[in-house]
Amino acid sequence: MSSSVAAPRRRRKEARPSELTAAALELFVEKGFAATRLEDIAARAGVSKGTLYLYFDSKEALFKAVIQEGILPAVAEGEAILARHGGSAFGLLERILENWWTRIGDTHLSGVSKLMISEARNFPEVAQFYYENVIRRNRALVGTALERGMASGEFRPLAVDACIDVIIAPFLMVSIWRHSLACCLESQANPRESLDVHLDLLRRGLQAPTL
Amino acid sequence: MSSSVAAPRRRRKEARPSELTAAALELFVEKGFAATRLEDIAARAGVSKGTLYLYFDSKEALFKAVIQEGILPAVAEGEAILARHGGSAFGLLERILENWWTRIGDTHLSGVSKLMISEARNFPEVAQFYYENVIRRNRALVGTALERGMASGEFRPLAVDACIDVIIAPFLMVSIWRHSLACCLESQANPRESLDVHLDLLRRGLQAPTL
DNA sequence: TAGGTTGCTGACCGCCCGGTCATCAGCCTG
DNA sequence: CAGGCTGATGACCGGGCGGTCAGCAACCTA
Repeated sequence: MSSSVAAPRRRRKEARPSELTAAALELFVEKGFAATRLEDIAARAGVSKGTLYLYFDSKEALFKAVIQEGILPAVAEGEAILARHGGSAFGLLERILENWWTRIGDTHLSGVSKLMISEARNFPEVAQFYYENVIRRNRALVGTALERGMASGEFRPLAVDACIDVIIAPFLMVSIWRHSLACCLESQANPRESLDVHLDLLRRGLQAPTL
Repeated sequence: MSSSVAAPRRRRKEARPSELTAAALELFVEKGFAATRLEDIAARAGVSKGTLYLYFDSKEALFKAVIQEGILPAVAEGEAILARHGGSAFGLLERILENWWTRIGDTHLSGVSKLMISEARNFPEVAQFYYENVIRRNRALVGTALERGMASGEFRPLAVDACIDVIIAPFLMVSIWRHSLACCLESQANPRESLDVHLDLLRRGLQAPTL
């Protein structure tokens, strides 16, 4: 019916995979894995369902690709920052967190955090991979900064793993919130303000008492 | 096949709804709404699929019931604590958070937090209800404690809404974590330890400098 | 421009699951 | 014990979606 402009039908073998994973990320984050239809993913990428199967073996394979794409480079960058840094431990902490925020938290990649949390139990192997290659390495970055500060006397002695939980929780919650309830409400305050207050509270909380 | 002990088939009109919502909560939290089959919910509640429809009009109605059940009383209890409390602002904060932890965070109800975050965008009206009746009221509790402390000079002046975000984030993350990646890993450290460190950091972070 | 290569398409299949309903069986009343 | 009321059942239906494949059309090469 109607004039139906018909599809241009271009051949672009190189660009397809990343266009498909980008479309899949958006829809998986919005609706969840099970509630997302492959046809919708293909449509958002401007392609038909059959084309999707030229690049990915199954819906689950697409999920794995979505999780892995784009996250790993940001982790590596964080590790490079740690290797280069020479100033105060708190300054190092700030730079690590700033890097995460710039590369992931404040981009569309923040959706991966929500997606992984929502679907971990349905994909235990993917969750295992994500833990080993993303979470563990990011936690190690924060942990190293903390240990450095405690060793130098800049921070007071505290349980490192517990501190890591406390430090990263607000960053994760801001990311997750943005992709869940925030979408159903008329805007919230600037998330950046919360994170600045978080760092301000942390600075005083970690600080060793001056003798 | 086999002897098939057959179902006892008891009539228990009163107990069914809460048994069904309890079973539904477990499965929705584990698999997500879309990936959970009504037949599995019914089976876990020891009942057939048809029986489920005697008590709930649809899968979505069951979802709404799951979200609303059990959470509201805990919020009311928090409000009662605030009305009664007379000590320090930080003590009030601790009691409010302790109440939340005891009534929700450390119980199976913590699954509701993960479920609501995962499904909010698929059920905007439910999300709206949850925000107005649970999140907003709980945030108001924490906010009141903060304002009281800032007014009395116990806390230094800070942006209240941002502080609320920072204070509740670790509690929520611990709850959510327990229902997602933690299930795919061999145990984590005691979450209670993280929350104790969180309160310790907070106490020093909020504290007004002694003149 | 003819012919071949291949990225792309969309109609099709079969299973799965939300929802229905005729029937059954436990309980109560007289 | 008879009769009926009602909670519970499970076979059934229909639509939707993951996955397939025979054919098509864009591009290349000579």
